[in-house]
Amino acid sequence: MPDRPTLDGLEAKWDAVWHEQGTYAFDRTAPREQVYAIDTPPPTVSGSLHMGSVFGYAQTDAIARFQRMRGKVLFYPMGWDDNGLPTERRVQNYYGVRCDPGLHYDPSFSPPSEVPKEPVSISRPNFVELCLQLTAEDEKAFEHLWRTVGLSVDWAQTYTTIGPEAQRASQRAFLRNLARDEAYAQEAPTLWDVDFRTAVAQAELEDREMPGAYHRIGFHRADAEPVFIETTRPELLPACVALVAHPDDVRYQPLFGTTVTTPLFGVEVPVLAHHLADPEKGSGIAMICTFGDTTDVTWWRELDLPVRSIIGRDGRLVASPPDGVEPAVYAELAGKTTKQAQKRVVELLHESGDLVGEPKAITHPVKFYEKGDRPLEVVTSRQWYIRNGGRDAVAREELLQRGKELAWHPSHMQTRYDNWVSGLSGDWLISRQRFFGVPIPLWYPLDGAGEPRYDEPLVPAESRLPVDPSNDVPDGFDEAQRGAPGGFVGDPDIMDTWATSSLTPQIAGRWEDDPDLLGRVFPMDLRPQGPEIIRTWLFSTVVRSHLEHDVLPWRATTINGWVLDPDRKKMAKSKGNVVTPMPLIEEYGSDAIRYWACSGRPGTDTAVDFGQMKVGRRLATKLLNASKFVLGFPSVADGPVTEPVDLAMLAALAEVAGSVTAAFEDYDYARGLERAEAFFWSFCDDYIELVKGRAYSEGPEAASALRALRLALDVQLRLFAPFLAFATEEVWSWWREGSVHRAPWPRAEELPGGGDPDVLATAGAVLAQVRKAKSAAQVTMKTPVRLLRVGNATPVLDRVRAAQTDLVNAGIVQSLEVVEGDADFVEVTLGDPPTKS
RNA sequence: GGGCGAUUAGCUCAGUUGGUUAGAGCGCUCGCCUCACACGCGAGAGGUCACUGGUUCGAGUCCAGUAUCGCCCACCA
Repeated sequence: MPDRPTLDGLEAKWDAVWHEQGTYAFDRTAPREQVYAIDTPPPTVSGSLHMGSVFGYAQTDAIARFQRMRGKVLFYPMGWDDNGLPTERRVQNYYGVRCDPGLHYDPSFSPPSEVPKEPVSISRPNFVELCLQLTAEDEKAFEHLWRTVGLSVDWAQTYTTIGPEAQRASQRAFLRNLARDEAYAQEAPTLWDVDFRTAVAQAELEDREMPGAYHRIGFHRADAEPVFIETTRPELLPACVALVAHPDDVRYQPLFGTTVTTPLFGVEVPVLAHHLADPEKGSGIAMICTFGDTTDVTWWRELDLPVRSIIGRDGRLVASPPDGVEPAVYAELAGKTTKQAQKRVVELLHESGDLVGEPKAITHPVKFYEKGDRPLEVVTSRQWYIRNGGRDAVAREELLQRGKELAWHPSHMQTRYDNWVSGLSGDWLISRQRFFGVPIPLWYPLDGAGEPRYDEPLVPAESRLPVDPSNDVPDGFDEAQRGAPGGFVGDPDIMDTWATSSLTPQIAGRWEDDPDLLGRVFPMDLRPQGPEIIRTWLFSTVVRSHLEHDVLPWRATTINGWVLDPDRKKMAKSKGNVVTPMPLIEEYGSDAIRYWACSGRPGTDTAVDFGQMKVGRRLATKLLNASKFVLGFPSVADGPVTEPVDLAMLAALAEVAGSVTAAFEDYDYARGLERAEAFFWSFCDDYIELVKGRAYSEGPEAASALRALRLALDVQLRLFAPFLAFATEEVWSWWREGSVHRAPWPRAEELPGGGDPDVLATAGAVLAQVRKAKSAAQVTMKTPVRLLRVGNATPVLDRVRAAQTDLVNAGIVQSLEVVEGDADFVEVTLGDPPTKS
């Protein structure tokens, strides 16, 4: 036991010990009912972790430590989500490179030492190598942070979503979806990011308010007045396939069934009725283009319209116009971006007189890819989908039912799930036209003309997985036949990162690679995660487990709150207010950071609060000092706790242990912490102060105090262990064998019963009056009390008598007088302060 | 437009089934080097519990409505 205990250095010290002794190692011989399995969120590996991650993971760790102490065998793995666009983007910026799938692998390539002005084009294998290299470095830093924070993860159970095991699981799941017709490919209009040049799923969309303008444009009727529409996207005029108004709109009813001609481009289009047309919006009649937005897609599908597609995958207008569009006018737009094209179309409309008045500026919500910089376009392409109830009422109902089976903490988070599932408008688009991810494990035979026969995909045996169709060859073919008529071609796409991370329970449990392990951990007990990924990670994991195993992937989920910056603003890299954890850990210590995180209520948004971290640090320091004090007394032989004040304190502690347990059972770590903490401070300020004098004395009364102090310390260290993982372990090591984190969770039955907690409460209240008198007189607490008179009813005075020795000691009371009766008072007469030496 | 959550001391937040003078920490003020801790200890000031109604013997707590803030969803011409 050190003379001056300190928190500094505890993180490195205990992390090393825990690692060496396998304190958190999973015991894979444990049967399922003894295991507590946590489907830990694999953090996205893209640079650095921020306080938001620390917040949620520290809360989960408290729950994990509680379950472990309760005797559960923890399956608590950690994954790194390193595949996907965030990594690609980071590699591009970090090294100054771009992937060009047309290039061949260059074994001698090494990234430029300085980021070049113009990005260097490299082959896909070279690009993937850089991705792997950079993520490996990041993952090392991530692990170091988590270990410093004290996550009781079993570091032998790590995985990465780009690793071969994850790829195998991901491809196997996909092939099984395909075999059961739960996965299918379709050529369809799809939301498309023109910068990343990839399709985007519904779950990854967000709206942003953007400036725009209504342009009032006249369409020509054969021999009558023009029809005016208003549009924010006049550049889509050549893609117009119809006009549409609401069926009940009397203004336009006469036009239904007639045709009009588009200005400038001279295409004859029908005027149609559809209930989605809003009479209040614009002029009440809209032009349908293929495709300006998802409403266009709905109209196009439901009204059975032709396609006049003008926007290419690069976001520019395609070279040649659709059939029937005036070629000379279109030629002015070909190759332009939508922005440039809009400018030119407006000029042309001005000249032709078809634009009425000036454009009216507005702001309106526009769909973006959440990681993208430019508005999404809709392009037609061949994509893979997994059925998620978005197009099937029965499947949707089943998935809603799964949501009901899951125990949500806090419970109101379930409505977010329900809203999302109920609002799905299409199946889950999983293919991406990118490079760093799990490939779609398929090839297609080529017919005599070299065209792929998409409806007869060549499927690898599961034993071959993982495969990369761009390098591997399907059974029965050889590499020379790649791309040749009569040969084969690989599917060029990869799966979206969620298509792999939706399988984290299967990946962590090693699924078919180790069915015995999976049987011991799946379905898991807990999925902790953030609120913003209910629609992505949580939902897609439920979908995969439902389809593959017909079961919920976990019993319960805890949804943590959002972390706000110190000014209660949402943290965002773009705002530059992101707080990184390492400097704070160095300043306050990991226990203080854990304290801050665990004082945030489940599901409640919480600000980064340095004050709260300071409080946590104070608590941890106090724990060290109080422990040092208790353990500084000689240990006494086992024996009974006899004194009423001691029994009172232990009875109160038993109650506290019960309520901390109840809180944890309800996943409310914050309430548990609050209860333990409140008790601890009164333990220090009242109980220790009261019994100090007796503890220093000799005889059975002293022994009772010493036993009670040690009992209380023992229990409290264990109550705090899930939160103050380092300080409690440090103190435990001063006097106990093994790790506090493997010690049994405290139970009320461990403590002697029969105590009356009110004895301590009453003694504390009287002592407070004594202190108040000394404070008011501005004298030191060492000042004696010449006379202490307490008036009250008999039961209260009985408690005072029970604590008499301790009260007299703690207050330095020379004479105590109790007055039975109705009067309720405490009267303190001070003596002379001691003279300073 | 629909849904969810929040609104309690200057600040950050508790307040578990409705029950006596509404709590904590930080900050502030005033004291105290009291033999574990000055990274400490003691004391104090500070709130018409967002607003309006209702239920009740009794409402911060339940119900209805209003306002403000945050988040999610929605077909964004």
